[in-house]
Amino acid sequence: MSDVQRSGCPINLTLEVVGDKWSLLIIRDLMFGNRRHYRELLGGSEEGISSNILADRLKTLLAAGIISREDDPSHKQKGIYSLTERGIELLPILAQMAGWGYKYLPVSEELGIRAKLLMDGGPRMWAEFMDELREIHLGVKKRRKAGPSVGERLQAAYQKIVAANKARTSNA
Amino acid sequence: MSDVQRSGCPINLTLEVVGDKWSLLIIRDLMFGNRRHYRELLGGSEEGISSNILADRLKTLLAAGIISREDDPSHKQKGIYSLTERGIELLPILAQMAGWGYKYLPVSEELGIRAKLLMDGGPRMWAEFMDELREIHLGVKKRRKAGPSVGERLQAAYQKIVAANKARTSNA
DNA sequence: CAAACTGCTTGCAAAACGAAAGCAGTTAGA
DNA sequence: TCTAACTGCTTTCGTTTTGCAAGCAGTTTG
Repeated sequence: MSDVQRSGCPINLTLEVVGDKWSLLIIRDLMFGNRRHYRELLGGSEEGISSNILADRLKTLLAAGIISREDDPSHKQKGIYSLTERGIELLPILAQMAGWGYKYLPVSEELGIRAKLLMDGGPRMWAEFMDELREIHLGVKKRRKAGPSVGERLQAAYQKIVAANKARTSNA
Repeated sequence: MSDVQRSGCPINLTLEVVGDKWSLLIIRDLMFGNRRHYRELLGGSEEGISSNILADRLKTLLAAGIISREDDPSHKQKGIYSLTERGIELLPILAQMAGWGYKYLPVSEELGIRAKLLMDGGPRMWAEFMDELREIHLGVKKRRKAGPSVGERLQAAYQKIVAANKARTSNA
């Protein structure tokens, strides 16, 4: 993570901040996985990030103003990581990446369902989800819509597939 | 560039293919810079990619089916690199990255103008530009719209700023 | 009072990166 | 016809990044 700037191109600058193999996965887990503590981020995802890499990326993301950190009142050593507004606004990038990967790469059924829902929902759904993230991470009050939130819908769809697949394999 | 798969998550899989500091810049140059030959890609952009890295990334992108390569009839050693359909469909990711970078990072005026136009144009403009890319890179005939193409408009806006800034500095 | 858990650091080997030079062939100009 | 410039890369080698494993000081739980 050097701080040498290669060019003033917006795509290049964005890549210099989040253009590595881990940063966006950490943000994904903050967004979709409800992981807010170091240990949750460390062990929660399937990819298995190393502790030193995670620590380094969290520093970088903090320095870039994409996440923030505050102490957890319930435990003197715990920190709570939150997305900032600019972190939340990375959602469309993640959504487009998810959509492209879903379309062209060998995505697992379980992990692909959220991508599909986000694609089908389009920018309108993304905006609603970003509002929910603002409520969760920034404490911004949101006027509640009727029915389950986007986050809940994504989670429910994921759980449904997991349950269905578990039933299938245990029956076989 | 190992071929170990970390997880079946669509975002992760996408990052495994284009989640490094150079691949998306190469694609950017193919899309917006009209660079189609190795030497053009090597020297054209401000970032200055090394020849070995460029060669490696071109191989990776070829293997991933994001670009294709054919011989240039005008020169026995030249190859012409083109975007495939799945390469062209990376545009929304680049556009979102450009938009985010434009909003939050110290983008230069000259290199930021395209990002701004793409943001303002939105998905509709992206779709039109993708159609133009299909014509250029895939040879797909496009029904011509009236007026300049998206590519031409982006280029013109960029040139205008370059000219304006050149005039300013030479007058100073 | 011990065991488990907290965020994170350290050591070290392996892999990736990147600048520079080089190379076999091709082409353009004199 | 000879040469200089150009073609798409490859090779070499020093530096940086990655990533596994272990460790650590402090905190909380039972």
